[in-house]
Amino acid sequence: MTGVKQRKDAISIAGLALHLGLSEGTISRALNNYPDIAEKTRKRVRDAANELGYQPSSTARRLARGVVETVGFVLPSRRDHLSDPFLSEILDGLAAELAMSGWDLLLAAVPDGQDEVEVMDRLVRSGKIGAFAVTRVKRSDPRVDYLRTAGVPFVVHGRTSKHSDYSWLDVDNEKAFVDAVNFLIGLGHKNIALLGGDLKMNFAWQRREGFQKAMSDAGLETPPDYIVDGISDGMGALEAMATLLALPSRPTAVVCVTDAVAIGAIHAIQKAGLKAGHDVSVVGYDGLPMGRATEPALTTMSQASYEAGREVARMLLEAVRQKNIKSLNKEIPQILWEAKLTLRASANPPVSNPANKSHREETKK
Amino acid sequence: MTGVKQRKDAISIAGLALHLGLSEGTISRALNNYPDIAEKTRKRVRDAANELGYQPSSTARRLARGVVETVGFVLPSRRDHLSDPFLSEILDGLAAELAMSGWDLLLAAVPDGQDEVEVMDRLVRSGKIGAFAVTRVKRSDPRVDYLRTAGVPFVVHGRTSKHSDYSWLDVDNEKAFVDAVNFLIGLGHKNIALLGGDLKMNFAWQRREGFQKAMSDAGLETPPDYIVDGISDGMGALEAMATLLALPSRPTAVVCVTDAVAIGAIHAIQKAGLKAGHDVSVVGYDGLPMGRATEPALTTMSQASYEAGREVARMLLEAVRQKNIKSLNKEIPQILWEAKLTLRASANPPVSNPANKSHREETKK
DNA sequence: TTGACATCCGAAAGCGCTTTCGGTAGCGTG
DNA sequence: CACGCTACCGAAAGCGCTTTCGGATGTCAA
Repeated sequence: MTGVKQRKDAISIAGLALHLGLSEGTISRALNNYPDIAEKTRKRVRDAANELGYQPSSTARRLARGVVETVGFVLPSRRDHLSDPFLSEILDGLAAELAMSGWDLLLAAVPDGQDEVEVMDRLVRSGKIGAFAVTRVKRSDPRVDYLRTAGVPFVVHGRTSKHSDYSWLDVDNEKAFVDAVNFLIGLGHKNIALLGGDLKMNFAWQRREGFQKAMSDAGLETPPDYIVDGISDGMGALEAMATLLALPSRPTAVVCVTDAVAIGAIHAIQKAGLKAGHDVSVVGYDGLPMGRATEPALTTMSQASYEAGREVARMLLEAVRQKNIKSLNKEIPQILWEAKLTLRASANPPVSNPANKSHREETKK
Repeated sequence: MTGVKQRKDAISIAGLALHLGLSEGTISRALNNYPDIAEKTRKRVRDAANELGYQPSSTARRLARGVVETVGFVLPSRRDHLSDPFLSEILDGLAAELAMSGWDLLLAAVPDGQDEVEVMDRLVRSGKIGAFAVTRVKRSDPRVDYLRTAGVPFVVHGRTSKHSDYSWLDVDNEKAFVDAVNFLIGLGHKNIALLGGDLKMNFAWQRREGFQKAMSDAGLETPPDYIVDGISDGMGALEAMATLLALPSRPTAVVCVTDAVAIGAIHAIQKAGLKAGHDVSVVGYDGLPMGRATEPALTTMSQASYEAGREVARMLLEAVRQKNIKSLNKEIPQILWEAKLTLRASANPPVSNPANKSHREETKK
């Protein structure tokens, strides 16, 4: 529990004051650009600070100001272990954008026997964080419920099923899957299946909705067998796809909730002695780098995780600003991005269909 | 730059003191288990603290104690973007173990135009962190050079080429690849190639060393063409493997620096009309979940990233303790773990070889 | 009963900053 | 020359906690 003593050689504001023959207050105001400091002393102070490598103690500053410039991020509990391939990218984006405003990113894990909300509450009450970023939300998510009443600014990457009164950034998953299905329909497919994810996760739900909407809008029938939910990794995809292929009338195309699932599907197809992109077309979602290296290369929808992280950070900082101003015009930014469809070799017209144009890699919309 | 005001309703130690009719000092000592507090008042204080949800301000505590119970982690710069599939697992392990001792994990990104060392130095000087964890080290790594002179406790996951005087946890990459090659040799392979990684990264170097050692120990020739370095993703693997397959005498087996590379290789083999695990055996490294879902399933070496994160955290806390005690017996823990070889379908005896036993999934050593 | 000791708690001085308030010097104006 | 102003800086009071020091009790033996 005992930490590390601050470095002895680190110069404090008192040292600087002594060195310059000024008072600590003056130093502080000079460095913080108060208007009542003469320009030349301000410069003098700044130069000395640079030269001596003075860096104000963020702890003391926090205490004096009563503010915390730190956003908290609670890692998804290991129990529901759907490894997010983009978690580190999002974190990277978050940290990068926050750093530009002098903010920090605090990462917390959930110890066994506790839940996310307990962890978040402790972080808030101990004053360690002043805002939260949340990702991978469920349709109904206790973290969001907590935050909505906690009085801490927060922004959600993704959104819950009810989502009118808080700030979020999400990708239009429904539209993405409408687009994906329509793309396949445009190629001539009619028998399209879905390898869907855990329906507690809202993104999986939304994608499924998109799938069904596009199918019914096109007047296409979807046998129940064609919709498989709850697939979270390549392994599950392998089995589910094998089942699909064993169906009396097997689908000519399958859209997958993630690239990991799609890659599993591709391997299942090959294992069955068929050819992905020929006998069965495959479309994924994520834009995983590995999707470019599969055989056939994976047609997929992609979202920019790093950029999303940055945007969430910006929204967070704005939310904090709003809160401090206590402005009455409650702005609740909610941003919806669109996923881009990346065409590669894994999706082509069905073999029975004569319109057999080949598709090279290109990015549409 | 302005942060979030601490919650108004959060009770402070002064409030608790008032509530209990005790002095702040007594409260503090009671909560921190000083021996000079009567057991029954200690209990009284504790109960009241729980009831009122008192949580000491970590900022004030830090300032008073002059310590920071926070370890810093600087995300690898986005420029050399070798996405580490295990980064989030390591962070998870770090955060989880640190939390058990009341420590925090601070994540920092490297803004454009700055380097890692600058970021680290600022974190140290501003007193935001009291220790560092570092991963993905290069053979010669400026971060380690900096830390060795900075006086901040740190632990490295991995190690540099010279590594006698600091604390690290690494996997025996060399032995892992010796094992992998020997395994293939045991199957009857003689023409074994290496798809290696960026040699600036020490793990890639070590694995290459292991490959060469095992080959030469077995008296096997390795034509220069058989060793390809600098492959960092599936895409690079795809091309490199294609080149290998086009060789006049193509290898019967290939070991890959990572699973991502191995999966790329599998696809290249299939693309060439050959059968991975039959015409060419493939061995990877990482134990990626997806390796179980490929066709054929990937034989690979695995390491436990989450556990590594926890162990690094433990070492870190121990290093801090050592430093505070100023003990003279300089303990520098250096831990070497072994990777486990997971046998799956992608590695089998060469086709020419009569000893053609099939290999089901199982874990050896 | 008195002194010597523990036992337990309050007082107060910080930790390194910020920020308000007031005071001094310098300036221009009448 | 006195007045009022502005421009600039120092003094000092915190922020919420920790920790040392000493003082007030109570206890026990002599």
